[in-house]
Amino acid sequence: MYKVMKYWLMKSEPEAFSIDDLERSPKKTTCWDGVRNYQARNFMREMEIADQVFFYHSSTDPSCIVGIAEVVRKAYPDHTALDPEDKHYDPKSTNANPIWEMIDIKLVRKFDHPLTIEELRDVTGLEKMELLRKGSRLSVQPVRPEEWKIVVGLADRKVKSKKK
DNA sequence: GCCAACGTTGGC
DNA sequence: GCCAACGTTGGC
Repeated sequence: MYKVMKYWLMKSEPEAFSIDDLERSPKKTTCWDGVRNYQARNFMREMEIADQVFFYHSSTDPSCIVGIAEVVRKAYPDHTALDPEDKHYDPKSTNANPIWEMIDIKLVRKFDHPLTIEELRDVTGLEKMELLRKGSRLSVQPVRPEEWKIVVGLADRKVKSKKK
């Protein structure tokens, strides 16, 4: 059965886990643990193998989309929610009902020139992008195909940040 | 460091 | 079920 390729964006604070950390990981692959937001989890449940993901560095200066990864494993229980020693432990989560899930992603490529949130705000066609919505805090979010195309185009043309 | 914009919790 | 209080995210 034909499946439509889906596009996503996932945020990470580079101090916690950066795209360079992903590049250094075995097989350039990591599990995306620690998501504790239902909306974000539900988006991860929708992910299929080979879906494409923007890797975004948040809470840094400047915050930017730094590259592309792809989904290599569908949603499965996040074991860190079950471990009382873990920072992301959630007592509501049990083996019978894990509640929280994660996916695996693999690095596709790093952008030569990361796209800052500042320059993305000025781009025609990205006005409705979830990342740019005021007050948006979703750490896992869908990206429209047309938005994906625009952003990748910008990265490929190596457009640098304009001075205001 | 500030604070807007959330999501969650818990008393009622 | 309402909503105030609280905690968190993340741009600035």
